[in-house]
Amino acid sequence: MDEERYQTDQTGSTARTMVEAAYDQIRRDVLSGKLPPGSKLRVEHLRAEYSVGASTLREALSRLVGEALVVAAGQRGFRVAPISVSDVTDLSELRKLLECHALRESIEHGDDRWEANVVAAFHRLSRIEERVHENPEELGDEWEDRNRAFHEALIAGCANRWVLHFRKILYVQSLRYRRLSLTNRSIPRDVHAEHSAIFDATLARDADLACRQLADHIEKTKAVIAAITSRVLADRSVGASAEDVAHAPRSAEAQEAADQDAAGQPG
Amino acid sequence: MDEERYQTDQTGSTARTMVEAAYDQIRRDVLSGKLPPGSKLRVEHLRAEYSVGASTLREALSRLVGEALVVAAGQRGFRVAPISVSDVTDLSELRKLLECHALRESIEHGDDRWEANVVAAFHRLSRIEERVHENPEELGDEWEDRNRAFHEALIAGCANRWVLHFRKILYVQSLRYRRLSLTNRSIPRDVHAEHSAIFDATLARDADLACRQLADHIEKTKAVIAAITSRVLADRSVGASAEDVAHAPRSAEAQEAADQDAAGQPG
DNA sequence: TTCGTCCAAAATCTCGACATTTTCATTGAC
DNA sequence: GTCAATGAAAATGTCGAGATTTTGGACGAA
Repeated sequence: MDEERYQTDQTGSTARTMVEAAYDQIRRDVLSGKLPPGSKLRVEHLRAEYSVGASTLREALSRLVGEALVVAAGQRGFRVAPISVSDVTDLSELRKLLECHALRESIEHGDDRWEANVVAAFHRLSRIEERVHENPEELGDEWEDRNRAFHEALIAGCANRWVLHFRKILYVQSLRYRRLSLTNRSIPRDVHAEHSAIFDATLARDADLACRQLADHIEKTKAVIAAITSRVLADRSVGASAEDVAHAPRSAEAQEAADQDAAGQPG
Repeated sequence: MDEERYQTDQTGSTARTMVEAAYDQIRRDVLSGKLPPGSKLRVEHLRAEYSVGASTLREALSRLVGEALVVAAGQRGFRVAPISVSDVTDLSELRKLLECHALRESIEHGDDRWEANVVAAFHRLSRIEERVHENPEELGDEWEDRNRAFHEALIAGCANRWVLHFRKILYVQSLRYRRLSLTNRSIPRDVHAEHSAIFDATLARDADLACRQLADHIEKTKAVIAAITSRVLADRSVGASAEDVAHAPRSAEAQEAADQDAAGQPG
């Protein structure tokens, strides 16, 4: 069989169907910010962009609804999930709860193989965090990947599939916020220290300390992405070109109100 | 506008599009067990059943994937999410974590309106739990509804949308397991006492005790649905008619192995 | 028997056209 | 000036036909 039949993109994701290919590509474009939060996803327009039929595109979008990266409104089409500061707060709080739970499980039940993978992932991450200051643009994506791998390795000892599933969704949501600002794609300087603290406590099998460090790490990430989000929303409310944005707040004070119900999450 | 344009079902759910109507109906059929766990969802066949086109049906199924009630496999179509004992365990454990977290938030931050709603919901539930012994068949659905309302009222004081969203998914999953066995649709006799204990501790604003009672309640529910699940899987492995079931275990010992990876959840 | 190949039937996946609904700028009335 | 009605343009939602892939059994060789 032709392995890369539907590979219209640059990455090595092997999509078996057109739906999956479109799903992958749209997902990437949402995460990269190419499709901005709140923007309308016109099927007729995107059809050409992703070279698929209308039904296929709709199916791909429907699957993204399940990850809360896209929202579907009654007879009013699809939109990229909006962003809000309150969403960042909710997201991060639950991330703490789930990741700490998973980390505790891992520390208590993880075997040698789990521990070895944590060591390896931390080493790979440390290596790039040493060099990432030199040219953040080039190493940014690689750091992103190794950071994800490290966090996944930490909790891989947790056997609860539901915890891992929901945690992943939250991680991706958080990732989207982090990538919102192109200027902030560089990594803040204290991240390596935070990772080290988590790593040390984990290897020492000190669950309480490890969870405290991990929670602290997530809390600091939250502060960064909340600031980014706040600034992006403020910029958007003054700057024009809000043509596509859903109910874009017109003034700085209206933004606070919009913040209340702009979360892309509720059922 | 015609409010009930797409209402092909008996309930009052007002679906705005054919996709939503099909989504609602299939969801109900999965939860009721009319579409059994693991069974294949052939688009051509279901098209007639739900009176929609192929693309529409696929879109509805895609949305159910997001709730993990349906799983989509590469080029191999859709299936109802399979069941397993380990899934029950994972499900219930996370339910404890999320519901207790939400309950604690509610107790600490809930206002008078929240408290009043809890009282009202508990009252409505108590009333039907007094009479449900008489004829469980008739009052079963009503009890189900009031039970859901009570549990939702308890945690309504939690402002975190992500917590509520994931909690709801888990609740529905749990509901499906509970409805698996038609014989077990009657409510065990100690449920009202459990609800009372949760209620009393909640109104007393004793978060620790309330969470203990709630966790205990979920744990006991878990025991019941785990037993049901185990029996259903055993019956299925002996009894034939496993025509549609995915990789149906042939023997009692093979079931244990199948239990390992039959969870409908992983990414 | 057991395994691999081959082929027809069945199912999945994909597409573009069409019907329905929403959007929004224009017009007119108060 | 504000508001409601109008209607054309644009977008959404729906469908079944057809291309592609999987499935399952027949056939034959080791």
